[in-house]
Amino acid sequence: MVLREATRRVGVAPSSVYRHFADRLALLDAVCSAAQADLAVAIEKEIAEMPREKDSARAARACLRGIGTGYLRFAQTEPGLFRTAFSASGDLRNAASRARAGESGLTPLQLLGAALDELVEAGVLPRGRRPGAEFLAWSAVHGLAMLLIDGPLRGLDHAEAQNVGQRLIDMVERGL
Amino acid sequence: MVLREATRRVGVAPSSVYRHFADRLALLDAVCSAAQADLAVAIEKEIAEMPREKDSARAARACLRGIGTGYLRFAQTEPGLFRTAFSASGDLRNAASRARAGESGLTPLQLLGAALDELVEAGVLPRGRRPGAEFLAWSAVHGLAMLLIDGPLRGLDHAEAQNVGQRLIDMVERGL
DNA sequence: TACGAAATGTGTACGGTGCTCACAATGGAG
DNA sequence: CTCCATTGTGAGCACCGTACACATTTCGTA
Repeated sequence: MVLREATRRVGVAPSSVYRHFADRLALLDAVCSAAQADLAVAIEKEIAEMPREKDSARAARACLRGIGTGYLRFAQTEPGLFRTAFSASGDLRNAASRARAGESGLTPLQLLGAALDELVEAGVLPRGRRPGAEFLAWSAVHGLAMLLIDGPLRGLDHAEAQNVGQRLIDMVERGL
Repeated sequence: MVLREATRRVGVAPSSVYRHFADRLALLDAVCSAAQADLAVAIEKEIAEMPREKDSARAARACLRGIGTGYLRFAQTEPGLFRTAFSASGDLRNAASRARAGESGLTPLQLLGAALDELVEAGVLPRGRRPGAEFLAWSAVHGLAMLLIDGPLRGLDHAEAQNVGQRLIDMVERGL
């Protein structure tokens, strides 16, 4: 559904693809990795641009929020890449692949995990609730992203979307 | 991508479709409506089978949980229908269509809205937080459903998925 | 009951897709 | 220079969604 179109844009014969990828899906998987890497650096940038907090608890919280807003911002700025990033993503195994990582060497999911660890360290998140918490936070933000770009919430302007996003992150922060 | 396959299963010529639907997308949209209706009745059933609570606050809370678990159960029991239900869903306008409703005449989103209203009525959810709350709760559950059936969480067995689901709902309940 | 129109189904054809395969062209190691 | 691995090519296959002219069925009305 994209292969021939892609080759056309690059100005190359459709069959050339098969010298580099086994499948249409293998090609798509490569794009998916690249997209996740892009997402990772977008998140890293979001965190880097945040005002530094002195209190470690505040800092950890802010970091988590940064990941969430970065995730949502990326989904809205680059809906195509975002869709692709999770369209054909494999299981959790290759979710740790270096090809899916940002400049820090961490994938988006690993960045989230690190933030949650900080939260535990700072005593904000009870240690007992830590295992699997990444999936809870991720679910919430990922779900909103989906609803915003494809689902029934598409068409919300940037400000409204930002607002819902912040409220969602509030909910996660309170509920984790 | 499905049209010819569908006609084959029904035992009918591919072109017949165009007597009833304008497009491949129009057909898909009809299936989408049917799938959402199925989801609505699945949720209704989940709620109906719950033990009745006397305390209105407890009842409202239980109702919300029922919607969440019903949603997740449906996604796992009928992943194909679930995917379809939100694959080509239009905007919020036709999300209220009768064709997408269950036996109660309410669509999944409307059921969720009603549950949140009860929560406000029972004094559990502050009135100020009510507007837009359906999208927060929905995001969380929808995101997990996606991760479970297509995303990196696919392959979790039913028990593990159930566990993550309940924890997610805990989070929503606390965080709303 | 008979007729004519609307509804429904069909076969063929067109351009698009992913993919295979035999066949160049290229370019670096020996 | 000569191999040989790498990369690109074009024709062709089976499939897809769609259009259109043509049969068949259904059914309200005269």
